[in-house]
Amino acid sequence: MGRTRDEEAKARILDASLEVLEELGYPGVTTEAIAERASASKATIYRWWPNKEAVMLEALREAVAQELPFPDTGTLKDDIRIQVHNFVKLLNSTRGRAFKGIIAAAQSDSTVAEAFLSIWVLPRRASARRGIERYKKELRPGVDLEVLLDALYAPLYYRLLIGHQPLTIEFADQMMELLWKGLHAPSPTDQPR
Amino acid sequence: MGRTRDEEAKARILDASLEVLEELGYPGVTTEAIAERASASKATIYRWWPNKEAVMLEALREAVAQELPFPDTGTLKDDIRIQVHNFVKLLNSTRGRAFKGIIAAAQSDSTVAEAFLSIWVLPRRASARRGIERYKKELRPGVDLEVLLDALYAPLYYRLLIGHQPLTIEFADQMMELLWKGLHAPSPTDQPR
Amino acid sequence: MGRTRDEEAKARILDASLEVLEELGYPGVTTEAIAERASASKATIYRWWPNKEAVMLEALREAVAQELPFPDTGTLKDDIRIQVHNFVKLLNSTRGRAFKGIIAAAQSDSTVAEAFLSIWVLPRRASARRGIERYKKELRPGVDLEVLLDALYAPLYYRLLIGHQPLTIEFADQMMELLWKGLHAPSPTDQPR
Amino acid sequence: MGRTRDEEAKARILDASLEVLEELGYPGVTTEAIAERASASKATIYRWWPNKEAVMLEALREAVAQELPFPDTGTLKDDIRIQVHNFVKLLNSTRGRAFKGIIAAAQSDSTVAEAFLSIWVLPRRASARRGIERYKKELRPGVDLEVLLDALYAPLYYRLLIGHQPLTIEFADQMMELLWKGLHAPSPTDQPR
DNA sequence: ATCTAATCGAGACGGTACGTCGAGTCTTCCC
DNA sequence: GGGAAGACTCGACGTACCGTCTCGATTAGAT
Repeated sequence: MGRTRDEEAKARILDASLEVLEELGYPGVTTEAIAERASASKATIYRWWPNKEAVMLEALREAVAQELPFPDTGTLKDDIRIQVHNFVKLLNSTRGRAFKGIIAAAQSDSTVAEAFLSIWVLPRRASARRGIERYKKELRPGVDLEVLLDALYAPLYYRLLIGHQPLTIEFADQMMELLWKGLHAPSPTDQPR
Repeated sequence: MGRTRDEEAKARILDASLEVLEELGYPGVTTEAIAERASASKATIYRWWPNKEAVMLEALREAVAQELPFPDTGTLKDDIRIQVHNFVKLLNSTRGRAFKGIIAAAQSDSTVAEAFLSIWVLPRRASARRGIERYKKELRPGVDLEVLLDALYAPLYYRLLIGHQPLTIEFADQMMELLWKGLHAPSPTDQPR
Repeated sequence: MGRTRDEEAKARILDASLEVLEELGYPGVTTEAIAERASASKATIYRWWPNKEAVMLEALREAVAQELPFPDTGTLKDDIRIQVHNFVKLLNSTRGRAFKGIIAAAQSDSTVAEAFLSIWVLPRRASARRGIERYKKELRPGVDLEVLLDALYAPLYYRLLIGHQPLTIEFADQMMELLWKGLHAPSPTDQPR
Repeated sequence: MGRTRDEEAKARILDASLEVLEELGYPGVTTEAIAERASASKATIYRWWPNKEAVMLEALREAVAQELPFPDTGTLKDDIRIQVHNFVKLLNSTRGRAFKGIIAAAQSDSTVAEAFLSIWVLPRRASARRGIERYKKELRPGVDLEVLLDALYAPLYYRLLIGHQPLTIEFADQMMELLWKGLHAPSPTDQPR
């Protein structure tokens, strides 16, 4: 019983957490800053989330919930390319900063790590796996789908997190081309017949 | 003239920072914890490093400085495999926790990010690039070396940081096989001649 | 119109406030603790009282309403002694803690101070004044009744609040004896004739 | 070893606590308010005092440390009168508010109670006892000094804390007169001879 | 026999202050 | 002049109560 949860306050808090993150960067995300911007009290935040990382995670999930459905063009290469392009654009938007922050938090907080996995990573991988499995016979036999998913997504996260080179569409295209054809120049003798 | 830097204290501080990191995890790494374990004072730490991330970074660099020279077996595939296997082992050791912590810190602290790049990432990539370039003619034309390096290393960092699947030697082998041959099963018509 | 006040809830709240006060001491008296113990809601408390001090005050008044009528033995000294003895016993009971709490609250909350005066202090003084005035001719001329009342009651509150010595019947008797006869040993020359 | 306590900061904190108390009243005395006004940090306050009451108590003690030495005019009645007058003036000054606050705090915090006793009450009583004992032969035999001290000081605290009547010099004089001579009009038969 | 409005328990809300912790700086004394 | 010890300011943490509010469920007196 009792008063029901104030959905408006919840929305204000989630919005505020992303705003603060994108304006001040991850170290600027404090519960007090979120509370002030959301015109909410810290107690309300802590009533519903265990820590600020959980707030940001939920905010991020809501913000990107409907984004990035795996496409269905009828062509494997196109499906993958569209998906990867969209993800590159997402990571290059202001959301990218949020991803960096949450992945950083996950390194030392296993609850964040688990939440990030179950809320974001695993659903996206499952969706992509289903999308790719439709073209299973086009894949070289022996290609493990989990490995393939890692090969597709890892370089994007890698450039986001390490920042040694920019995360561009061109890079993504080159990476996909490399994956598609392999790095090795087949010698005449080991070509399939 | 004045006393010179106490090298012994420096060593104690660097050792202590890795010990604390590996025992307590990243959030347990406080300057006070390092100082106490090293029997040093916080002032000494701040005199020689700008912040605790710099301490950890230097400690990490010293610890792994001589590790992982790019091998030279005479065979590209073997060189890469040996290098990747060694890196997998390193990330799975207690050092892996240090890498997670520093990469996390780099997400919100650009000085850490730059230091991590210049001290660890770029030198290792340069070494690997030189090692691979020796076999340039074995590579499929058009393969960009930067992209190839990303394709090799990114999946290892990815599994370290995201943790959706374990970072095993078998995984690394499957990933290299995928990269070597490509994901696509070439149809008879688009085979090279 | 509308539903009438729930007298049972009122009683539960008043009872609970004294229970909490006597069990947990004054800092344990929170509106939430009262509400929980009374199975009432905080809103109900605030609908009928301005703050928790008012609740405690009303509870205290109800609890001691009929206590301590000024006696009428026909002898001034006996009347006073009985009254003081009863008051000492009251302050040494669990009620004493309630008095301490309310007097403490009154120091920073003038509404509590005024309520405590009008509900407890002034009525009791008026009653005592009437009781003593019956024996006016036994009093030394020039004795102001207000001053006398202070001299009688102040030491009891003083020991209750300061706690430098226990508040015992013996102490009260010594105090009354001192007041009765005065502290000064009259020299032969200044004796009345 | 290490840096020594900053005596200036200590003084700023003690001063600030009294200032806040006298300007805002007891409920306005928060550690944060003291810290801000003293340009100190809350951590410094909590390093040296267990709570704000302890701060105020020490501040009060320092403020009144040298005040109120028991006088020595050679006449008991004069010594007492001077002492009581001075105490009345102290309680009626802005310090009175501090006394009210600390006595209130002592009702629910035994450490405050003990500190108030040992720092203020007991030393003052000891001093007064020594002062009065010099005139022991002037006192009526059987007068207990502890009881007499209570009779002298209790009415002052009582009017301060209860506030049913103002705490004036006139009141104090009447009280002392009452105590000196006793309340009872001796009948001819029970006069000393 | 309904309506209707005030009351109730429950508990979420915006606030304020708490007492703690760590960062990075500064001070004192020792070597 | 470097170093250990440790006090300092600052800012954020997560908690506890305050007094207000909104629910849905009673419970009268008025219709």
